[in-house]
Amino acid sequence: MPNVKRTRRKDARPEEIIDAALAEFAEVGYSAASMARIAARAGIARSTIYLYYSDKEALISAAFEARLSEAFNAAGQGAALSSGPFREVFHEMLTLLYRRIVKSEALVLLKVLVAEGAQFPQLLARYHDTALKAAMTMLNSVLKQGLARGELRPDVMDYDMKLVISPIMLAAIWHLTFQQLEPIALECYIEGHVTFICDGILTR
Amino acid sequence: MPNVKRTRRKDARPEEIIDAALAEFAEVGYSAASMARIAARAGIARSTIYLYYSDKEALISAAFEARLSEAFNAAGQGAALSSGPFREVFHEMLTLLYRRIVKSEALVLLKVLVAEGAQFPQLLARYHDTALKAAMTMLNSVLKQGLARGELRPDVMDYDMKLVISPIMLAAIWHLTFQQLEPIALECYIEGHVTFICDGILTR
DNA sequence: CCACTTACTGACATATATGTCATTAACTGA
DNA sequence: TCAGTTAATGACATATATGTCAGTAAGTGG
Repeated sequence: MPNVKRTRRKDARPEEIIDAALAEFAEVGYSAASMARIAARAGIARSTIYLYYSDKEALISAAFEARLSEAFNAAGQGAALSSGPFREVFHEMLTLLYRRIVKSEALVLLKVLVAEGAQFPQLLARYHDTALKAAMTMLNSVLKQGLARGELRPDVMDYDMKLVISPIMLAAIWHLTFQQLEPIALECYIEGHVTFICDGILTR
Repeated sequence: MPNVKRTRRKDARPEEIIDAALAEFAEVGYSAASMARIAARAGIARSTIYLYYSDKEALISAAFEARLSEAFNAAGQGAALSSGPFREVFHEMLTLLYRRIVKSEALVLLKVLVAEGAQFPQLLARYHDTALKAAMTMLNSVLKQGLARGELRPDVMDYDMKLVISPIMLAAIWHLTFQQLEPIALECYIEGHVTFICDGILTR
């Protein structure tokens, strides 16, 4: 005999529904996620979702918006990095980015984009303009600082700066796929990231 | 008035169906792909697929097997790399890997794994053991060669070797998502990969 | 305490998916 | 050439999804 007590919580619903939806997306992906399971997760009837979001696509859009702004607008680039030696500042920045991307709940956004981004060009664009641009902007200012201090070779700016943070992408994807099979030890991984990018692997 | 001529091609069907399936997976992902559309793509009736594959899951397994063995068993690690200076061998290896992963049709496998791999643990394991192990094995032998020649700092082996090829992962994911929005110029990207990993970005 | 508002629900109509099976027709070889 | 084999098909039964709507009951203000 199920507990059929209704509760009315107009204000809390949107967030609860988004949480449930993202949890479901994380498990089975967007197109395999059913409104029924999302509703069950949120503890409401399926039709209740439609009171707040017109359809499944509106729901994922809202979910993206919520997580993106939460993760990047808030403490976005306002996170003041110190201005010491390049190596230290770089390490600081990476620690921040790994926490914000690899360890965050926003990782599900990346998963959905890789899987089904082609069907949502505007979500792709939004993610690109928010998350990626924010990371690249932060990176750029750190690199400029290093250049100004004479610590970096000037010619490094000739190359694609995504190379510098690409290990973050690998770690992110790894967490979504093979982490269970072969875990990455993140702290050690970050040390390696700093070392390889700063010093390379050749003898000096 | 459609051409309703039947043709009987028992031998060619399996491959044709796999091609169609992978093309469909590439567009909409696994769970959103319908047998009807796959059949249409292959130019056959939907029920014909079931003569060759018992269900959708058997189909994706077969598709994985086909592409994996094609891409990695065949020319897998038999691709003889030269034994010159580390930088040259490394560049050679990267060119090979970028072609085999980023530019290949096998990229759809990665997409499906990221998106829905949690539902197919055996596909995850198979991909991990085939594609990734092959790449890591190749990398290891190249690095050992470099160490033996005294070109590499011995301490580089203390870190996660995935760091060395992580730009490949970023390029692969990028191609699946943002390539239209902001293309990566692969040749230049590879040059940067070699430079950053070999020399780092600090002044010497 | 009761009538009003409205958040919420269950049932409905519709669409689309999967997997099966009897029937059809393209090949094969005697 | 024609009967036998079987690859291929269309229709069927079933399952599960979505979005809508009239009715229900949890709150609320007088």
